[in-house]
Amino acid sequence: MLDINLIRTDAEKVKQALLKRLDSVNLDAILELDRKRRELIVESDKLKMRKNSVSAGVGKQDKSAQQALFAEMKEISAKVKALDAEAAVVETELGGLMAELPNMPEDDVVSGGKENNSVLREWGIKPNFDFEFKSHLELSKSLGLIDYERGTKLGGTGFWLYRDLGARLEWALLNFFVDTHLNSNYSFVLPPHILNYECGYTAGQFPKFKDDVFLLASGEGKVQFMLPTSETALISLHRDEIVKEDELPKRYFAYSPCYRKEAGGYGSNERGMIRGHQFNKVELIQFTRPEDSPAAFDEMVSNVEGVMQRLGLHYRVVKLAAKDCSASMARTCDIEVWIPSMQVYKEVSSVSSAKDYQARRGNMRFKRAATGKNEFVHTLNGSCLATSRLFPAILEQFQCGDGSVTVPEALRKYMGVDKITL
RNA sequence: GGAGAGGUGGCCGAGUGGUUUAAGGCGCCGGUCUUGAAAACCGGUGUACGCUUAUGCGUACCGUGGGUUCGAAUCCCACCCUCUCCGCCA
Repeated sequence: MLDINLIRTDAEKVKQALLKRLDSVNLDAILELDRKRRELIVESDKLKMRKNSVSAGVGKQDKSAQQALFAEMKEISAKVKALDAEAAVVETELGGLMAELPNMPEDDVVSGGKENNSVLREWGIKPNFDFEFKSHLELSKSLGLIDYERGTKLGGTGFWLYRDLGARLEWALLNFFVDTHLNSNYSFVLPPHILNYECGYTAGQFPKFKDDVFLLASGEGKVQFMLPTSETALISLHRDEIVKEDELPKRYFAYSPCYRKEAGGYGSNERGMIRGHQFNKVELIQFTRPEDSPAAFDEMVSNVEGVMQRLGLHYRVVKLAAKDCSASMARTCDIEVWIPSMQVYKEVSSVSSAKDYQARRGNMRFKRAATGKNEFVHTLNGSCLATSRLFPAILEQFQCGDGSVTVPEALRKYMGVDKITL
C-alpha cells in the first residue's frame, strides 16, 4: 500500500516512479475518490456533532421540547446514514484501487523488465568438464536421488519425491541453512502451512495474485490457502501490532515447503527440480526502522552469498529492473546459480526490501522513542535458500567423471558421506 | 461432527437503553517525598480518520457486519474467532 498522503501532495512523483514498472499510470480516479471521501466525512461529522450535543442533554428537557428535537434528530440520523453509506462505497472503491497499486521502485532501480537487469558481480568460475557431463535429471535418476515418475503418480505433474541420498542431500541443505542463521542471530520459526486472507493481503499476494496459490477455502469471509513461501506467514507475525523501537530490528527465519500453482505451465527445459508445485525453502525476514533497512538489505544479500560461497557454487548477483521485482518490492537482488546443463544462471534467492509497503497493508508500526509517534516499520525478506535449484546445481557443478557427485565440504557433516555414488 | 462458555483499552476486569466524554485495578510515563531506592501520594497514559495547524477541535472505534431506537458496549439477526468438554480419527 502506498501512502495516500504522498499521492495527494505529489501525484507526479508517484506516477513517475510507478511508470518504471507499469505501462501506464492514472492516479486521477484515486485523487477524485479521495477528495470525495473527505467531503463526505466532513459533512457527516458535522451532523454527528450536532446529534451528539443534543443527545447529551435531551434527557433533561421537557416533553414538548423533546418531541421537536426527536424530529430533528430523526432527520439528521437519516442523512448521516446516507452519507456514511456513500462514504463506505467510496472508501471500498478507493481501497481497491490503492491495494492494486504496486510499490514504488527506489530511485536507483531502473525501469523496464528482465532485459534491464544488471549483473553486480560473479563469484567462482564456471566448471569445465573434461568428460561428457550429465544433467541433473540424468544424475538424479542414475544415482536414485529423485523419483519423478512416482512423484507424478502421487501428486500429479509438477511433483517429485526425494529418495535415499537425495532425501539426505535435501535435508542436509536445510540443516546447513538453519545452523547458519542460528549463528547469525535470526530467530527460528516454523509457521503454519495454511494461512488466511489477511496474510496474503499483507504480503501483497491478494487480491491480485490469488490465482497463483492453492486455495483451500474461499467462502464468504473465510479464505485459506497453502503458503506459497514462508514470507507470507512471517510478514504477518506482527500484523496490527505496535512494537517498541528498541525491539527492532526483528530478525526471523523460517523453513517451510512452498506450494505454488505456477499456472500456465512451463517448458520442458524447466522440468525436474527447476520448477515445481512444491519446493523447500528457508526464508529470512527482517522488520527494521526505516533508516536501518538499506543496511539490513546489504546484510541479507551478503548472508546469502556467504552460504553460496561455503557451498562452493558458482553464482552471480543480479540487481533487478523495476518490472522484474514483485509488486510489493521497492528493490530486489537475485542470486543466480550456474546450471551447466542449461548454460544459464537460475534464481536461487531473491532478497527484497518492501520499505513500508507491506507494513502499511498489515498495519505494522513501532513507537519512535524520540517523538512518541508511531511509524511504519520497513520489511525485508530473502530466501536463504530455496533448495529446488541448489540441488541440481550441486549435482551438476560437483559431478565427477565416474558418474558420482562430490558432496560440498560444508554439507558433509549433515550428509554423513563425502560422495554420492550408487 | 455434537454440546457449552466467551470475545470490553497494553493486560485483568465492571458495565443489560441517556451523568460511561468506558468504573476499578495492574502495568507504563512524569512529579512530590527520600542520600538513593522501595513504599505512599498526585497527575498523565489508546488507535484511526478528518479539519486547522501556534496551541487545538471534531468524528469513529467495546470481535465483524446488519437491524431496532431520537439515542446501543447494553436489545434483535447473521457471521467470524477463541476456550472447555464429548465423539471420530492418520
